[in-house]
Parts: sequence; structure tokens; C-alpha cells
Amino acid sequence: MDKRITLKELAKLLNVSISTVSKALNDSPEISVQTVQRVKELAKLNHYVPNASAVNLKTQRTQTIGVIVPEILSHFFAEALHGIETKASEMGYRIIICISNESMNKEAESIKTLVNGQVDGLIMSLSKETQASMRMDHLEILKNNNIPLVLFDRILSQVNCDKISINDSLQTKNAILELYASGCKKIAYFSGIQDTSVDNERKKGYFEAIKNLRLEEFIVCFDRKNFPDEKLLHFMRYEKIDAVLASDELGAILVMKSALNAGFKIPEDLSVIGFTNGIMSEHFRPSLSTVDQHAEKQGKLALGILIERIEGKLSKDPKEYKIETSIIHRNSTRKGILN
Amino acid sequence: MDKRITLKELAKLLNVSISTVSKALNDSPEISVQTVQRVKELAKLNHYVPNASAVNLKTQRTQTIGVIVPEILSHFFAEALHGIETKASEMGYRIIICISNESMNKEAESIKTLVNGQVDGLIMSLSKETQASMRMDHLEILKNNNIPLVLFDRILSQVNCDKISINDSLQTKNAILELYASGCKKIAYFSGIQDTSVDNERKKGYFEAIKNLRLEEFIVCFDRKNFPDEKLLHFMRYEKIDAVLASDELGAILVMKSALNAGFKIPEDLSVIGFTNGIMSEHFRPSLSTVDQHAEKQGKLALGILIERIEGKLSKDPKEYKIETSIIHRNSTRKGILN
DNA sequence: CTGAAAGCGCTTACAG
DNA sequence: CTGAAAGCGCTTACAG
Repeated sequence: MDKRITLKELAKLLNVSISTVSKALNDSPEISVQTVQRVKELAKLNHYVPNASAVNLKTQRTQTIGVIVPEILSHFFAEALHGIETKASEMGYRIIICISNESMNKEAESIKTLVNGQVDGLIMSLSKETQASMRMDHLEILKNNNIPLVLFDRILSQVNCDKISINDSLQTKNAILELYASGCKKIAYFSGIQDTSVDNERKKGYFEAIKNLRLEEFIVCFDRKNFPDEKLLHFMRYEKIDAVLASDELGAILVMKSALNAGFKIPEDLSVIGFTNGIMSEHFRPSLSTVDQHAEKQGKLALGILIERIEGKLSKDPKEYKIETSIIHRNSTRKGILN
Repeated sequence: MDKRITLKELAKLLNVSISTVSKALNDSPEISVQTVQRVKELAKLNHYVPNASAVNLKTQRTQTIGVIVPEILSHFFAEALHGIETKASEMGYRIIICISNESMNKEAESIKTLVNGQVDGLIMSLSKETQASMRMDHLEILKNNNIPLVLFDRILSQVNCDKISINDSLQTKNAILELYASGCKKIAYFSGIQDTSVDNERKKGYFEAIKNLRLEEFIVCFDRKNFPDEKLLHFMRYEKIDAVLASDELGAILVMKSALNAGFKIPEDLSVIGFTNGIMSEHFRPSLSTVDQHAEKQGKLALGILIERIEGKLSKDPKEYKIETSIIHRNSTRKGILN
């Protein structure tokens, strides 16, 4: 068998009309049980599978969701994708994945190719470039084509669509509070994800908490490929920094490595908390206390909301959903009065 | 604008036929430059995008590749996916990703939903279940529907298709040789991926190398969620094991943690090499020497081969490609005469 | 250079 | 209960 068998061919073989075959295969009550059975048998025998393009064209639905993420190599997005795929598969949807590589251009490209009736809806976490420029014109085309969008984690509040995220500023405040409660007095925030909505929220939370506690502010922005060891060590030696909150897992690990290599002890000399709970957090020595971002949960929720939106089960106005989160205490922090 | 504009509507607005619009948009030389220009302008103005389902139905091509992987959370598959997506996007293809979760059933399901004219070709890395049972009947449907398949990493030699992998047995031998050259005399292989083709190849290589060197064999199979610390420590204390080759990054990290926590020194008391070069290898203390599996390269190659196959640029017979790899020396191994 | 027509493989109102 | 027909939105041989 070299070519897929079609309804037409099945109809010929069975000596009935195409309509009858189609209805039988779709369990239409119009068709007699015997016919249904005959049709299904032959279909099975011939490995009949309906042509998706034809069905989609006719029904104007694809049962496919597009997903555009900035990258896939960090644990957060891999886990989110995992959640999205799992839930999609449960609900009978497929997912098409595009990676923007933090580029707005690539993001726009991907949207363009997906908008053409390829997907019923779109889930996105925005590229840094998009978030930094706050431009959203490349998202307009979605509106034009009536394709629902759900934004998660890296969101843009100006965009009118459903949004999923954690309460980053609140979580940051909580983390600072816990560090303070465990005895830390000079708490720095290290950011490796500048220009993202997430980072802005965290900085906001950091400043508020620090102000409330009447502490000193220390903010360091770094590039993952070029961690500023000297800066950290300088802060520790001369400013007596005794705690770091890092914007992501790798950042936190780099902070710990740097301090440990210089002979400092963790958590005695330096307490560290990182955002995002990945595999390194659990296995590093010492293990890293983290703010769990529930990537999988965010992914699943995003998918769920999107499907409801597609199927028209949601009221008109899009909503912003905040996911509850919590701090996982491991060995990079001291025991405080809170735990 | 609520509904997508179609060729028909453009034609009406322009007072020309649908054929003319279609040809103009596709830069057919049949159409006059002025017409082409007029058409394109109006199309742009109206944000026209051709309906993918219609085009696919007509052309019998989708420019979409299906990818089925066992999981996405380990670095190897995330990186492979990254490679596949990057290359696909370069070549103007989209990818639909399904995760089998190591289940043959889910794998079969995914194949079934993708086979229906949804994709032009398929890239797979097989689930453990499929590899353990060596069953391949669920892959038959691909042949029936004339959909080319490329297998990577977790391959099954009986399947008649293009295959990409690294030479696992050879790499294992090399790793053992290097450990031996650095002074190790009792070398164990720890496997956390039993029943995979990859693991079988490595065991083969392990046995051969050990035999050639006239050493003793130590093989330990473990479950990632339940690492057998006692067994490792027993081997170290009473059998004087002085080196471990682990089947994957996490396994190697668990070995190191276990030994370090028991007070052993790495690499002085125990040398460790892990397969797969992930993010933990670089950042753990001590950093882990690894056999790089070139996940991204495997992914890119798989995609490249598949497209050539789809576009009929490859000779009839499928081939098996072996990717060159190498050992990355870090601090979990001693310096030997080889490096 | 332009257009009418057939057809890709389906679904579904409508008629019988 | 079954079937003929229209149509989803395109492409492309063919005619003019």
C-alpha cells in the first residue's frame, strides 16, 4: 500500500456513497448499525485515517495549539512545555512548538506562519527583546485573525488576553523576609534576566521589602556567560553582604560556586535563594533553597484556559491568573524563625 | 476585521479571477508585473495569509515535521529538540512535538494522530518500553502511509529507516581506557537507562574493554528516584572500586554526591565519567568529566536527513549515521597519560 | 497575460 | 436510512 486510502475509495469498495461512509465513521445516528459496522471494518482493514488537512479545511478547526517560547534549554521552559504537552495530549490537542531565541523578529515570524489556519490558539512566553521594547504590534495579527492568545510567565500587561504568572513581586518580598528572619542583614538581588516583566516585578518587590526593613539595597545585573565573581566577592568582603536572592537557578548556582571557591561557607557566611526550582537546586552541594515557579502548573493552566477560550466556554473579558507559589527550603539558607 | 480574508474576496475586490490572485501571490511569471503589484498590495493591506489547510490539501505537503521523544526534561532531549527546531525553522519547516513519556502506547497514539496528513515526516527517539519489547508494529503505519522516519539516539536496528546515533560501545571503551590510563584499576558501570539500545551498546563496550584489560566487571543498575548509595559505598569500601562510568548525567552526579557525602575524595578516591554533557556537569563541584553526546548535532542531522528524504534527494536505501564524539575532561577524573 | 474549471478529501444541510 | 450536491480555500493544467 503506497498511498493513503480515502473516503471515496472506501465508498467504492463498499458500494455506498461517500456521505454514508463519512457519517458511519463519525458514528452518526443517521446510519444503520450494520452499515456502520461494515464501514468501520473495511476502514480498519485498510488503515484508513482521515486526512487532517481536509477535515481542518472543512471544519475550520485544527485541534492544534501553537506554543512560542524564548528558549527550551532552561529547566523552567522545558518543564512548562512538558505541562503544556501533557495537558494538550489529554484534551486531544496537538502542539506546534516554536522557539524565539529571545528575538522579537523570530517571534513575529513564528506568529505569521502559525496564524494561517494552522492553529486554533496560541500560548506564548515573550522574548526578552519584546519585553524590553514593550512592542506588541506583531501580536496584532492574532486579533486580526481571531486567534486567541494566552501569555504565561513573561507577560505584557498591555496586551489584551488571558495571562498566567506567579506573583513575582510578592514572592520576592517573602523571600527577603525569610532571609531577614533567618538573621541576614545585607541582602542582594542578582539578576540574569534583565528586561523581562518577571525581573521588573521582582525588583519592585525587592525594593519594597528592603525599604520596609530599612536595609541597604544591592542590585547586581549579570550575564550568565560572564558571571562577575569579583563583584560578588567584593560585596561580601567589604560590604558584608550575607544573603543573595538570584533571579534564576543558574545564577544562584554561580553565586554559590563563586563564594565556595573563595573559601566562604554556605549558608553560614552567605545564604542563597534562587528562583525556579530545577534539577541543579536539588543536587548541588549544598542544595539550593528556591522559589518554586511551578512551571508545569503554569503550562497546564495556560493550555486549559486557552482551550476553554477556543471552545467559547469563557466569558468575554480575558483574565490575569496568578499562581500560588512557595519557598522550598534546602541547605543554602539558615533556619529562621519562620521554618 | 473578524474573519480571515480569502483569495476569493481579494479577487472580488480587485475585479480579477481567483486564479490570477493566486498566481500573482505566488510570483508566477504568467502574471504581469502591474497585476502582481496590485494584488500584493491589497493582500498586504488586508493581512492576507493563505489558509494552510487548503494549501496542504491541494499540494499534499504540510511543511511540518512530527517529533516524538520519550521526555523533554532531561538535558539531552531538550538540547536535541533545540537542534531540531533551529534547523527546521531555518529550512522553513514547523515541528509538532509529542512526548511519549517512555510509553509505547502513547507513542503509538501519537503516531496515529500524526500520520493523517499532518506531517511530511517523523523524527523519533524510542520509548524505553518500545526498546525493551523490541516491538515495532506501531511503526508499520508509517510505511503504509508513506511517511519517512528518522530515528535518533534510541534506535532499533530492525526498523528500516535512517538512523542517527553516537557509537556508544566505542565511546564506552574509550572512556574505560582513559580511566585505566589515569591509574584506575576497578571500574564500574552504573546504568540508569536499562532496556535502551543505548545502554545495551554501552554494556557491550564495557565488557569488551574490561575483558581486554583483564579487569573485573562491576555493573550496577539503578533507578534515578532511588539511588543505591549503600551499594556504591560497599563497592568502594570492600571491592576498592576506584572509578565509575555512569549512563547519564544525573546518575554520575548521584554517584559523586554519594561518595562525597561519605567522605571520599573525587577524583583521588573515585574517578567519575558520565554520559551526556549537561548543565550540571559544568557546574557541580567538582565538575564532571563527560562523554559528550552532541544532542543538538544529532537533532540537526536528523532533521536534515529527514528533509532530504522527504524532498527525494536521497538514494533509496536508508543509512545509519554515527556521530563522532569525544570526552570532555573536567575535575572528576585524574590526569592520565592520555591528556 | 487572464480566467473558467477541476479537484485535493472531507462534512453536512437537504432531499428522498 | 442513504445519497447527491455544495462548499471549505486553495493550485494548476488548460483554453483563449
